[in-house]
Amino acid sequence: MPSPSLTPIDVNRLKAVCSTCSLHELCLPAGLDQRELEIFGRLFNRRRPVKRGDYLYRAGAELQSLYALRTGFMKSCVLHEDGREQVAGFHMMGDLLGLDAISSNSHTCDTVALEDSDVCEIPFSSLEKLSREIPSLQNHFHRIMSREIVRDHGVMLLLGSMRAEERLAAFLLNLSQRFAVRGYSPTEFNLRMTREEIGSYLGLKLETISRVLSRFQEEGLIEVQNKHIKIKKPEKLHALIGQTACKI
Amino acid sequence: MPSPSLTPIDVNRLKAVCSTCSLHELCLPAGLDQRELEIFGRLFNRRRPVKRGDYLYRAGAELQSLYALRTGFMKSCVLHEDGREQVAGFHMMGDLLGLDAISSNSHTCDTVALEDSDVCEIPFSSLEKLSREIPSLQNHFHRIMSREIVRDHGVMLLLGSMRAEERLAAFLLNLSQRFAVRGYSPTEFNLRMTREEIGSYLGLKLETISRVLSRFQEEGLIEVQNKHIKIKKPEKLHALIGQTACKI
DNA sequence: ACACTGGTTTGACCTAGATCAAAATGCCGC
DNA sequence: GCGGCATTTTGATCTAGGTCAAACCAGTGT
Repeated sequence: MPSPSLTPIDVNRLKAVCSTCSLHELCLPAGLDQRELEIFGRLFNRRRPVKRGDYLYRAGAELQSLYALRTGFMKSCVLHEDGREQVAGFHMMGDLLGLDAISSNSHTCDTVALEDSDVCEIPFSSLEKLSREIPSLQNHFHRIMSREIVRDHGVMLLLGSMRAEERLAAFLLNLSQRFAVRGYSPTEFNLRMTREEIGSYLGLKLETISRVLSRFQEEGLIEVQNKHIKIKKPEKLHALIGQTACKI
Repeated sequence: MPSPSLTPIDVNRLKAVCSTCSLHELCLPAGLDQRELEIFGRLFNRRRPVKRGDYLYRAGAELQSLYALRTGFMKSCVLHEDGREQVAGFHMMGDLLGLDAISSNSHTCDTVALEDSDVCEIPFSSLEKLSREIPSLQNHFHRIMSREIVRDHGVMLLLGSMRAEERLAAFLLNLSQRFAVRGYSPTEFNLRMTREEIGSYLGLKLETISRVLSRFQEEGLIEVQNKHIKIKKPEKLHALIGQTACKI
């Protein structure tokens, strides 16, 4: 039953907050009722801006919250104590960050904003509590964690058995698809990261990224202008790889 | 309160079943009371043997259960439709398998026994239900998923930024450590997988695995005899890499 | 004991991508 | 609009690891 203290307008406001907040991942599919929604909205309302270049969290920091990325763009890097760092993922609107920290109660990678961003803090203990009460939320959360595992397997496939061209094609198509899901153009977008960061993610050097990008351009598959990318022949990019790698 | 229908002997039996069943991952740390233990024991009692070479599950199969590996050794492979396959992980006693399937309700990789094995089936819906009732179980399950994510990040680091020697050193030390945790010798063990499977996992070819293994042997770091490995200078293997990669 | 089969080792050679270097471009603060 | 810095492009060269090929070995079933 609807809680008496909530008008339909409140509920709509909550829904709006909620759906902006963690769009694709946490909120929408949870199918909460009004009372649940209210709690949910409260829980998910702790907004925190992160300026470009700032850390959302660093490796070693204690787990307090997970973070739903509302707007902006981030990267996560896992570090090797000899200085090497490996970009483990790029995150955009709707992604849920910090899952790595649950295992040991402390973060295992650095997460940095690549442009001015906004996150919702989600205190992890509250999330666990709430998901004990709301089965659909529980299941949804499990799916999100599992999806991350599947995604990582995809990256392992990419790093372990694809050539430079294939990796980059998969990368571009993956970005394209993620933009599409979020309502942006899948064929034209700005890269938020440097060639070096792409290289790190794909296990290649920045020069190789640059060269392959140029080659793709020569072959008419894409147009590159600095950070601006226009995908002209997605089907040819697809052909370069198998489909597996980009449906992550 | 203890359930009146359970004698201390029952409880001990359940504890035994339970701890053999999913040793390091699910049971031990859950800290259940007697009633919980009883339900748990029932839930985890569906034993299923898997013969060497048989599939535990295949990509595409619907998610029914997760599997706690009781005895034996398995590998998971993610497949590329052009035939390439990438080994995504090796599993031993105590590991929890099938987490990838939660995301889409169907498995995304093949899991095959590398030697005769035994698993406990854990119906996923029951696990979700039970973990709503037992917070410590819930949290433990979340940690397991998160650990898998952390592990995968480690593999990404390895594949993305380590040289062949480093990869193999990290691999051997990782195995060594996992055997140690399970009470086996960390310095002497049998590889259950072929050089080709190691290669696939590490993003290298079998010839490279063979060569590097030989080189390690020449340098006195290890002794290899076919599948039998003796680690003679773990500290030197450590020195070859940073520590990060092997503490997964 | 033997032959088959699948796995492993080792060698010779080759190539994708790394490395090094330098020029070109874009971007930010002033 | 200008100077300085970071990023990117492109070229020339080098090398780790891949490829191809042949011998070798270990376990299995007969």
